Amino acid sequence: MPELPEVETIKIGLKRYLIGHSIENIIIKLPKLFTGDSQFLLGAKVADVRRFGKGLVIDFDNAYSLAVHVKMTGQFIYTGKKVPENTVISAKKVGHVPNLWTHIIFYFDDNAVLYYNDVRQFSWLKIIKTSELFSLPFFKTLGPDPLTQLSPDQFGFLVKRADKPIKTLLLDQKEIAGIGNIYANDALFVAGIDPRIKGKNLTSSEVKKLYRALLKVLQKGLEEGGASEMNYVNALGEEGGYQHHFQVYGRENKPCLVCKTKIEKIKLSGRGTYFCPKCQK
DNA sequence: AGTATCCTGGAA
DNA sequence: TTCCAGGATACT
Repeated sequence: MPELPEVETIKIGLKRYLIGHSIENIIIKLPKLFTGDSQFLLGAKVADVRRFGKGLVIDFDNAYSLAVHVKMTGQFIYTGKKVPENTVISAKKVGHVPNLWTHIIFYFDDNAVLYYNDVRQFSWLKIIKTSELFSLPFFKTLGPDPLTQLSPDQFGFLVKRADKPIKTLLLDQKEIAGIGNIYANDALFVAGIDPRIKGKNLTSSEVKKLYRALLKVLQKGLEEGGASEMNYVNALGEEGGYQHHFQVYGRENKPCLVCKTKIEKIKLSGRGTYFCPKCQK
């Protein structure tokens, strides 16, 4: 599911294809995903695409923005060719467009089409004045971005004050932005830390290890173009490769890549949590 | 700090 | 046929 590396990959793709092009029409098939008046975007030219944690923002040249959170199964799929509107929607394969889960369609001035799909319908898209972006609850409360805004010292401060399991802290978007279940599990494995240990009980050297591990797995994820777990694809509908590099995520009862011990799965604050009982103390 | 909730496909 | 997965939020 899209976490920081996946959303960054989507952002890079959208930026590459959309900047400088204006929207000619928008079709909203599932209004509950969409907030605000889409009229504000008609004729507006894409000026920038930004990412804040797992949030995406498409800025237009008329001072409006489209803020998006794809949650688990939202997809932007760009195609340079205009597909006839009466195209029969039969293929159920996610990643092909349009399909059963295409809920919003953006038509651009260069005949490009941007499809928005979402199987589970948890995602949201909101039109807002660019200047008011940070009045949206999600953006307003978002913590620092680990790749660009989080120093080792700041990370240490957050961890040391946390009276909750370290994994729960990593997943809290208000503390640190962009980490989800895949990278939280893998980072803790790489750092050799038990996900259940409270942040405040970690030693300074463990905190440093975890900081390095976190950046390492996020960067690896980014290099691989994300992890195509669930139905993640990039802005061209292509899969990423990090799913082939999972350390512990989804590997219950499989041998630890370091010591061969069976990977265990437990539930921690409601989320599946994978770890090696021998390597992670 | 933990849990129900939104939703649907896929696994058990 | 039932259960589970998950991100963020609204609850408790």
